[in-house]
Parts: sequence; structure tokens; C-alpha cells
Amino acid sequence: MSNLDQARVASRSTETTRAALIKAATSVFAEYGYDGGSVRLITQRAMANQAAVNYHFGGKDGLYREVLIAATRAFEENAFLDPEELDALSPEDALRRYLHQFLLPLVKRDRVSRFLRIFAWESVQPSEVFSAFIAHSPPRIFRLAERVVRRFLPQEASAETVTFAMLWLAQQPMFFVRDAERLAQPPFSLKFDEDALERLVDTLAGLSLRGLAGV
Amino acid sequence: MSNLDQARVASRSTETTRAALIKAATSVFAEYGYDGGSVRLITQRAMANQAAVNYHFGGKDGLYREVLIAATRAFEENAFLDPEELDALSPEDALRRYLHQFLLPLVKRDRVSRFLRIFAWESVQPSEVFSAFIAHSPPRIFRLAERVVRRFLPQEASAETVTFAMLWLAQQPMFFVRDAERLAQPPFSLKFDEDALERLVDTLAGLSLRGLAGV
DNA sequence: TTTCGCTTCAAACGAGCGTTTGAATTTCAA
DNA sequence: TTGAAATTCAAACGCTCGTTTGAAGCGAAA
Repeated sequence: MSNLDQARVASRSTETTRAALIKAATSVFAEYGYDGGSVRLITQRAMANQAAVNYHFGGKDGLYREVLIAATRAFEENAFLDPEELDALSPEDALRRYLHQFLLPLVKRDRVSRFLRIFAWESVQPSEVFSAFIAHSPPRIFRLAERVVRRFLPQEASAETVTFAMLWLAQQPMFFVRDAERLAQPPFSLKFDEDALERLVDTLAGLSLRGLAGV
Repeated sequence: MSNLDQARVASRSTETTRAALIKAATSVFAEYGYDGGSVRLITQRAMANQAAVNYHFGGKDGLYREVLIAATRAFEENAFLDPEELDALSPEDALRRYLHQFLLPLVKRDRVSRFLRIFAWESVQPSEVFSAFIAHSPPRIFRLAERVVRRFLPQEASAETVTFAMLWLAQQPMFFVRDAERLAQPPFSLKFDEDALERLVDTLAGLSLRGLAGV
């Protein structure tokens, strides 16, 4: 009908506003978390009206859901890290690849970095939206980590041991990404350029592979 | 003067109110962080008047500062973990002791657990009060972790490597303590009783000592 | 050009926040 | 017992929050 056609044509400016809001919301939620990120700041950065959030997404929670969908899509992109790509590598290389990929946000301040930071917020301040969102599909970072640790652990390892090891590995890069800004200041004063990132990957891979005693 | 005497004597009921406020503030800030924890909820739990916070502590930030002081005192207590106690143990036992001590909050829902959770909040949402508080004295958990890793690393290890390894170790127990509630729910469903805690210490100690390849 | 949805907009609403106020109450030396 | 200082209290202030409202702007079909 003409209604639909109108909607489709008019959706060009609609999509502009929607996309600007999602982009602004991603950066705001990454900075301040879901509760701390205000609709006023989001619409200000998106150069949109405050009411636009409710008009296009039904409310703040609807906008956040769209951000999470975009984040999931970004992680699922094969360009980020393909599960089968991990299987093709040796266990050691798979581990290094995993660490490197999830530490990349330290030097590339891109969308993925902001998505990881949103996940970090959720680990301290879980929102209902996020809980419902991941209820039936654990975040990819955990599935990839499990795939890596299973390459190392013996077949007879208990499910609990696998889970412990998986969480142990998964949170290692998340910590450095989440706390990067704090670590950049005294008393740590860690500045992450590309060389420092490589050294960090080396150190973490060494620790994870052989432990403290093997460094 | 009589003024001072009065103040000293009257301070009995004053101390009651102050202590109740600090205790309530500790649990509220542990649950909701500094920004998310409201003065109204704190005074409600302490069964005190809202204005009491400003009267006794000058404001919300003053109360938070007192909580951080109490937290520091709790960590500095030798009963928690004595740095020299670590040196008396073998490197392996020092590592196990360190992990066990910082994972204890998983089964003991005590004050220390709440203080650790406040630190977790600060790693995502740093408050000015906290930043000023730790500016010239890094939290004990990091100093202890450095002491442990130095037992393992070779003398010629670079300062950066020591820092990487120290952070790597320090954040391992913090993760499990911080995310305990989330890990208790699907898809992980980890319930931490005392036996599970021992198994977790075993697993983490094994991973940290010998790495994934040595499990 | 008129008409009709879709979208934008400024303004306001109600709720929660930290803080202030000034009076009421308690405490204790004199 | 009296009087002054310390403490408590209910109420209100000013602010930010997410959301709602109704009018204005807009583009395309008629």
C-alpha cells in the first residue's frame, strides 16, 4: 500500500536518525553503563530530539536492546574471530590468536572496544535488558574461550573444571580492556601502543600456557 | 573545655549513628556502586534520618570516604593476609594462600566481600573520592600479588613483565568474587560452597603454576 | 495546491536524587 | 532544675532523570 511505500521511502531519514541514536548510545553506554547513560546525553550526541528515543525505540531499554543486537552482530562477523579458524590452528596459536583478538581494543578505539566495555559494565551492574538478551545464548567470548581451553584440557576433565578454566581465560583480556584507562594512570602508568600490546600477548600467552613457574 | 567533654561523652550516641551509617553505606555501595547507592536507602537501612549523613560526614562523599578508610583498615589487618606470612611460605603455597584468601568472599558474605565488591565497582566506574584515596597508595591486593609473582619471575624480568604478571594474578580472584551472582545463574550455574571453593583454588593454582598445558 | 501520514520538536510531568533548613528533641554540665 | 550545646527530625529546595504531550514541520499522493 501507499502507506508502506511511504514508510519505505521516508525511512531514509528515519534510518539516519535511528543509526545516529544507536551509534551515540553505544558510546554513551560504554562510558557510563546502562543506568548511568542518560537519554539526554545520547540524543545530544546524536543531534536528535529527546523524544526521538521513545518514538523510534519505545524507550531507553528498546534503544539499549538495539545496541546489544548490533554488538552481537559485530562479534558474529567472521572478520572478528571465526570459531573454525581457531580449530585450524595449533592449540598454542589458537590461544595467542584468541588473546590478541580480544586485546585489540587496547590499541584500536573502535566499535568492538565499546561493545566489550558494555559487557564489562554488565558484569558489575546487570541490566534486565541484557540478562534477557543473553539468557539463551552465552556471549561469544565465552564460547570461543571454551573452544580454546578444550584443546588443552584432557578429555576426562570435569565440566566444572572446563568452566573454571574457560572463565579464567575469558576474563584475562577483558580485564585489561576494561581497566585500560585506569592502568594508564599512576601507579601503573601502562601505555598500550602496538608494541606493548604484542608484549602483553606474549606475557599472557606464556603465563596461560606454562604458568608462573614456566616464565 | 566543657565543650570538648560534652562532645566526647555525647559521642557515644554519635558513634552509634556514625557506625550504623558506615555499615549501611558499605552494603549499599557494594550493591549499587557509589553513584547508584542513594543516601535515602543508606539512612533507611541505618534507621537514621536523611540529614544525618550531611550532619556527621558533610555529605555523601564524606561518608564514602569513611567506608574506604574502614575497607583499608580491614585489609591492613594482619588477620587478613600478612605480607611477611607470604614470604615464609614456599612460592607454591604462597600462591595458593593468596588465591584462597581473596576467594573467601565467595563463601563468606562478610565485610571483606563487600569491600572487594566496592573495588570492583571502582574499576568500572571510578569515583573522584576513590581516585584521590588510592592516589598515593595502591590497593593492598596489588602489592600482595606483586609479592607473590616476584617469587616466581626471574630476577632479570622487566618491570613491565612484573606488572603484567601481577595484574594477571590479582584480577583472577577478583573476577570470581565480583561476578559470583551472575555465575550462579544460567548458563554457568556455579554454586560456591566450601568444597567448590577448594576445587576452584586447586584449578586456578594449577593454571597459574603450570598453565593450560600442565593441567 | 490540498491533504494526510510520518517525523521532529519544545515543553512539561512526575519521580528520585543530594542537600539545606529551621524547629523539635535529647544530652549533660552547671 | 536550668540552660546551652549536640543531635535528630520532617519538610522542602533545586536538580536530573525517563517519559509524555500536542503542536509544528515535512514529503509525497491526490
